[in-house]
Amino acid sequence: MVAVDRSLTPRGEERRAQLLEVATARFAERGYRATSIADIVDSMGVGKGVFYWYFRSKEELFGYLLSAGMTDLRRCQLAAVSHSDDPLVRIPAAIRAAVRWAAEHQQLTALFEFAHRDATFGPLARRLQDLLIDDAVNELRAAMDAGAIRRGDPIGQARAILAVTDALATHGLHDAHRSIDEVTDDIVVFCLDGLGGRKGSSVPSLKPAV
Amino acid sequence: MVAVDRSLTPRGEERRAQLLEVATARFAERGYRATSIADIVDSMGVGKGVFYWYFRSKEELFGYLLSAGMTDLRRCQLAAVSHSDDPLVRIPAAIRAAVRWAAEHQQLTALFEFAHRDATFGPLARRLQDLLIDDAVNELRAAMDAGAIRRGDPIGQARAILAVTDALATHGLHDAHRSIDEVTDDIVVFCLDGLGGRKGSSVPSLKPAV
Amino acid sequence: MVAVDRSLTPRGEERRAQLLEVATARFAERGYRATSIADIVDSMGVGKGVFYWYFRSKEELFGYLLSAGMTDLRRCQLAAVSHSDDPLVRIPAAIRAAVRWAAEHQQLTALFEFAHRDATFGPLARRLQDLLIDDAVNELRAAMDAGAIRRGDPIGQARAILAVTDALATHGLHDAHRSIDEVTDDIVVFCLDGLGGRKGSSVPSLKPAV
Amino acid sequence: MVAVDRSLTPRGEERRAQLLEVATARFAERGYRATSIADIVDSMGVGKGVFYWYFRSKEELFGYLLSAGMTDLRRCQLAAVSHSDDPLVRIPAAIRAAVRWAAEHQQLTALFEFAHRDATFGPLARRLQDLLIDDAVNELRAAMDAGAIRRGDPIGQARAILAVTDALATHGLHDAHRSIDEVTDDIVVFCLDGLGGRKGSSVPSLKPAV
DNA sequence: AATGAATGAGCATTCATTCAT
DNA sequence: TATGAATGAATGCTCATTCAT
Repeated sequence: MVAVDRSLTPRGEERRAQLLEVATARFAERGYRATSIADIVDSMGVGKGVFYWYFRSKEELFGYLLSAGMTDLRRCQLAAVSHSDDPLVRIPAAIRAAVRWAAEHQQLTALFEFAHRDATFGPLARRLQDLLIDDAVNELRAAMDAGAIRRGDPIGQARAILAVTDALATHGLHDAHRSIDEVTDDIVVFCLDGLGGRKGSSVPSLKPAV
Repeated sequence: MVAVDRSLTPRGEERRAQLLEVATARFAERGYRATSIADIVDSMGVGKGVFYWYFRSKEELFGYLLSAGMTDLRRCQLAAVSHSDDPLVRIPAAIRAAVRWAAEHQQLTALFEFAHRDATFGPLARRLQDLLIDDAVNELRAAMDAGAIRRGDPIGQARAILAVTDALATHGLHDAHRSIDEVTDDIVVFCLDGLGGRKGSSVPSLKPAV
Repeated sequence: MVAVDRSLTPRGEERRAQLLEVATARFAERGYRATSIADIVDSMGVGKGVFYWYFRSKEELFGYLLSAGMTDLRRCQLAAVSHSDDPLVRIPAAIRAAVRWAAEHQQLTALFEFAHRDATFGPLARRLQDLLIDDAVNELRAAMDAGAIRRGDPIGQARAILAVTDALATHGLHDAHRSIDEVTDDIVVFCLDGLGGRKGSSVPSLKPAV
Repeated sequence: MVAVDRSLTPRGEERRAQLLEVATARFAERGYRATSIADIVDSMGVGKGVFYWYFRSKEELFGYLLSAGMTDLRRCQLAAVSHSDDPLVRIPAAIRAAVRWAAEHQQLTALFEFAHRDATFGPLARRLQDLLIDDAVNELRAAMDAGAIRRGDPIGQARAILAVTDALATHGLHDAHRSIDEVTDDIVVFCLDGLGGRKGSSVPSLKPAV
């Protein structure tokens, strides 16, 4: 999971973290291919060698960002969901966690969008996303078994929820004068209704499960 | 809209069309940055000069593919929608048209995904997608005014529908053993329910409006 | 055997030949590692791209020079030897051919010396030299069977002859005010005597078998 | 002769010796250019600073290895030769000493081969080898004056003997199932005969003059 | 004496674009 | 129209060397 096997001094750890941050920002701005190592190190005012002291290659760094990002997202989702066994509580909580994560890590989210269509990183990106899909599919199956939502193709539903979440969490926040909470509520309503999970006008917990 | 202002012989038109086709395929496979002009002309067994006879630059070609693609998609959607004034007919028809187009033009669809996050083409891609969003927003506003769907933020809803359509129309067809018609029905149901547009168990026209 | 699969125009063939020549000269002067592509193309006053139009890589070019050189040397030796069946004629003729080739292709000879101790090209260089050794071993075995030379380890003898030839053909010509013919005669005498192939004071053909 | 003018503690002397040893091994394996300072210090598990504490530069270290190696070889040869005044004893003894030294210091021998064709170290390597040639030329001249060997060009003969010695002492020991003593005898016979130094079938001392 | 970190010139290679023919 | 050839800036990466601690 780490990039270069090297024990780092505190100063080294700082530099490494700074590199991760700057690289994420540049990659999110201009994409993996269009961002050069020179762009990254120049943003930091350091020499080119610094990059290669901390990472074996541009490719390895990008892969690490993706993997570490997905690990973090899943950890957040797992934590958000663990407070209840009720599918109609767990599913909205998972959606809210994903939206919150995407809103707080817009740059990392952008990296996944890049990666998905990239010849080199597509396979990794899909492998990582499948973990998310699998998590969601499990929730959806449990919900169907409990009669909480309409029966259907859970994989397709999982993809649909992910797509809505990604699309609105990043882009939906830019052009609108709407708060993240309003957008999140919209996403939850859209998805739950889309799943056939709201009977009547009952409103699912509008308070995010922090 | 045309790339190079030049009147072409019939043979020239053919060459140009062939270039567009081959370039689309290569860009969809490996992305804009990772595809070289050499890749394109080598696939055709011609010299590099050919490319620059028909197009001013790689950038111009890609921009043209995006613009022309979007024009075609909107034309298809407009045609599909024009048979009725009922929002609950027009909206599913528009979704079905979009799904069908995406399934039939998977390579072009891939190009849009690339473009969206690219530093150079992002602005154009967003401008083009906004046309689609605007179309959808108009439909959704009319539906809300007619009381056919729940009131809400039509821009967000439009983005949500687009995201679901894209996600399932391309990726949803690969891993599943499901036909395009089944997937399309799922998308329509998910979106219509998500919009609050299905009261009771009435099933919207499951026959695609060809 | 060829570097890049490309049909070349006459002008292209010329450039390619010029590249081979200039690269051989630079490699011979400064070695493979210390010679950069920039050195080569700068010597020709052309852009860097020219190199990669004709050769896939620096490594491939160097390997090609070695292989083609060895092929040529063996061809020369074979031709020089084919006029007689007498071991005591064939062996001096082979030695003379090798000396003449090395003297006429001092730069290529230098390339082999480099390659031999290089981590990347060592294996290829040894494989190629083994072809030469095998040729020589066959001659030596035949000579032993005919009682023309002392019995001994033909592989070691072949190596010894090769070493003497290389050492004197290139370096022996520099510091001395001696002609190539004189040096050649010395090499032949040293090797033949070393093999135990001259009984009495008979002098082997001092006229090179052209 | 020493690399950095610094008085070293015993521990420092050890470190320096260890550096010389490890560097020799790495240079012999992969060549001067392909071996990095990092390779050397990593093999020792120490930091880069260590290298520059003991040596002024990579270049200086390599030059030192060559010079010190040659000094040692000549010392060995001188000692081996000093027991007799008879050219036909001294010459075989010198050859045997050289073979033994090359077999015992194969890595250093490899370094000389590298150096010979290197743009930077070629001049030094040739200067050092000329010392060896000079030693040999003196022996050969004395032998000619004493009528012990055929008259000829002593420089060429010296080069020939050196070449045979090098070629067989290192490579000749690898592919064959022959002992070093057998190979040494072969070298002596080949060279002595090549010099015209064996009349009749008298066999020169087959026991190495240790 | 030693280390981790940093430097930056240099290298092999790629590729959009141009152009003479 | 089309081609083969050429250009040269840019890229990812390496490595000898330096330096603060």
